[in-house]
Amino acid sequence: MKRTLSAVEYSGEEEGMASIAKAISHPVRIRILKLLASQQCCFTGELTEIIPMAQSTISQHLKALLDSGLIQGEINPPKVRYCIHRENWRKAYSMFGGFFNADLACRYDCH
Amino acid sequence: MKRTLSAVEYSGEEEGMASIAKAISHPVRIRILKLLASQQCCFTGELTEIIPMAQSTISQHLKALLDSGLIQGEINPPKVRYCIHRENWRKAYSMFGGFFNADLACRYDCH
DNA sequence: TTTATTAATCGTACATTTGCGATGAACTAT
DNA sequence: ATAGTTCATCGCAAATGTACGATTAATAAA
Repeated sequence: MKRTLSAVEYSGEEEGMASIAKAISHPVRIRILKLLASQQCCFTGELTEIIPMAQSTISQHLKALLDSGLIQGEINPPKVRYCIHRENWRKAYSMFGGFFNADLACRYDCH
Repeated sequence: MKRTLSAVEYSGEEEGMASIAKAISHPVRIRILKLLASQQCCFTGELTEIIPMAQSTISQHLKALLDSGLIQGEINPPKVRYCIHRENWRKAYSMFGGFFNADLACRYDCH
């Protein structure tokens, strides 16, 4: 890719929102988050039983969610227990809430 | 890609959330939405003046946002006026609000 | 020590995204 | 008709994402 020469500078909020959005931009990651949030399961193994995908693929998606900060993992040998990262979850909640705040959007009508 | 043989089936909500999330998973699209939402501009030309990117690239991002349903365009020859799609914006608001609802997340603590 | 279990990581193949310049389409104005 | 304006689309190149099976690492159990 011919990467921008004049490098657009983004704000922390823009980068942060985009990063979280990217993490939840795949339906299987939405499902994983919903499963974790509803406490239907926690160990990787339980996820691989429920979701018909290769173990390595699930693991890859878990890594993406970990990197986003939306979940956290606790090593519990030889298993790993995952769950929602509550603080970051709340942050995401208020970030998206603020962004999509209805009052902000289209104060005036273009049409 | 060796596409899933056992094809995971996703719910409409999972697909919908992922689709909107994908649309806002790039910082420049966040910026465009914020500009449109705050009514600082509306025509493509105004965006290309503010954002240091090729006109074709901006147009591409606008298309992605259009496809997501988050914005709408009104042809106003030879210009095109874009703005937030209010109804879908509200839908996204409640969808993300419901998803990130703090009460839902981690009712019990894993740790 | 050996074996079993669990999950991460590696390597590969292919799809999709992102950026650009160039070109094209639609409409205005002269 | 001709030229100008505005924006979409095409074609390309490179990066990133997604899925799989195979392998490795860490620990528990025998």
